[in-house]
Amino acid sequence: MTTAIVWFRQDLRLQDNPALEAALQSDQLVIPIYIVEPEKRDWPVGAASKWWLHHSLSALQQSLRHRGSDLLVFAGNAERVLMQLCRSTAARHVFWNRCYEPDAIERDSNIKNSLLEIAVNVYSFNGSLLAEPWNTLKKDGTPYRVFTPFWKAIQQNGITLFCFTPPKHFPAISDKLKNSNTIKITELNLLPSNRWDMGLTETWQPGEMSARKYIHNFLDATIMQYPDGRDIPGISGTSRLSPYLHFGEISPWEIWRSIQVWSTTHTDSGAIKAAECYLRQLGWRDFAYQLLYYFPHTDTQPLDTRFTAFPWKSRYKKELQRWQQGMTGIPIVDAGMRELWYSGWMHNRVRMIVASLLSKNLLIPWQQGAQWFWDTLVDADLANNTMGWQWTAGCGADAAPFFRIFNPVRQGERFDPDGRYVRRWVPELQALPDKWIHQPWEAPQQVLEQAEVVLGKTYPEPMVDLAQSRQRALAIWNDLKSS
DNA sequence: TGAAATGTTGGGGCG
DNA sequence: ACGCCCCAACATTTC
Repeated sequence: MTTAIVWFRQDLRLQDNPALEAALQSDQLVIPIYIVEPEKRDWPVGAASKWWLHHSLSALQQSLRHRGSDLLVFAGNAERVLMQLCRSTAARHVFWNRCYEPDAIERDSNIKNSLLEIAVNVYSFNGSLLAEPWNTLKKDGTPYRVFTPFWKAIQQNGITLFCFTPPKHFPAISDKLKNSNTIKITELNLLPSNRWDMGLTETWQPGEMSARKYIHNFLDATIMQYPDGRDIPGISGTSRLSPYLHFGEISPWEIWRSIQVWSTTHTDSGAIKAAECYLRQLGWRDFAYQLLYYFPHTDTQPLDTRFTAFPWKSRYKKELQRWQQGMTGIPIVDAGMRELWYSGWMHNRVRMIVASLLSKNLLIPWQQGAQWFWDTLVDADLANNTMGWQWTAGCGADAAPFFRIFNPVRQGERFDPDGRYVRRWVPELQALPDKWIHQPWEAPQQVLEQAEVVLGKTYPEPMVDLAQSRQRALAIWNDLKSS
């Protein structure tokens, strides 16, 4: 009897799972495992992501048990766990889908070598990208730094939509194996001890099945309005698939195929445009992965080296806290930060607005914002998070130039004209008329009284003067440029 | 996937 | 009918 181990990492699904398919074809006994490692990595899993991971693992375990198999969960150093398990089960093959973060790459290549020394072969696969970084280089051998040519090139090269549907019955896992050093998911302590996760529970249902529901819902109700609707945070205008994609509960190929199927019955120009616009976002994800792969220091260091000398503020603890808590006094920013804290997610338009305020108006290092997002987002993804923050801070690839400073009032008026989003997350401004909802500090005293808003008491005064801080940032940028 | 300042145009009011 | 001014609407430039 030949035995293989399938090591699940950021591919917590059965559908379209290349490592799983290969293992099932290659060996008679297939042991699916997950390893929770001690938190000594550069980016240990954040609190919100842990919550997600707990439920995601439970869902995967359940669906494997449903098929007569199981998910064996271990806690400890991945290399040691794998070596031990290979010895005790006499497994000769280990299968996994590749990770692309710098320290995951290092870990995996070390493990691969160690396993080889005990005569265990590792087979790794692309389980999550449309095109892997080494297949996306320019003709001159350097990586793309601008999105549009990148996107054109990988489409032109042809994208293979890997497809695999898991069988109903998997090889059974013996009780002896189930009890060997495994740990129960609940014993991993991934859930918070005090119940701040109410909002997450109310908002999300992790798991492969749920991701599929999201796609269908998106295609039925949302995608046609996507090109404009994706910018309106007050409506449900996006797919909200980001956490599922991060944990690999859904493959980008399945999303792509679903849109292809939808396109056969939606052939008008509006539908074509909407489908393209959405798939383009999937392209951004690959672009981010490729950037982090070729510029592995960018999780902490600006890609544009001019910014190494940028005079960020150095004492910002109090201000950072106000931003984190959604108490900046700028309604659309506070709405976003509170949406994040409550639901573990923030609308992308609003991510740009809050990031612009932090890095440009407040001059707080973007790394601080990235760190907060890492801890609080259920879709926290090193490649996407890094690219997003460097993009708004103006120091990344294909980034918004530094002088592009969002005015959160203008943004609010354009993208939340009826104040729906702000009122939902900043209820203390509920009764303020649309005209003042994005700038309560400009409202006449009488209007404030009528809305029962007392600035500095029921809702904060704005913590920065937007016009003034904008000028300050521009001046710093000019200095930096000329030096 | 900016915002503000500055420039241009053209319709309408008015002497 | 004409020139002048005002200003909204749009375009361009600058940061």
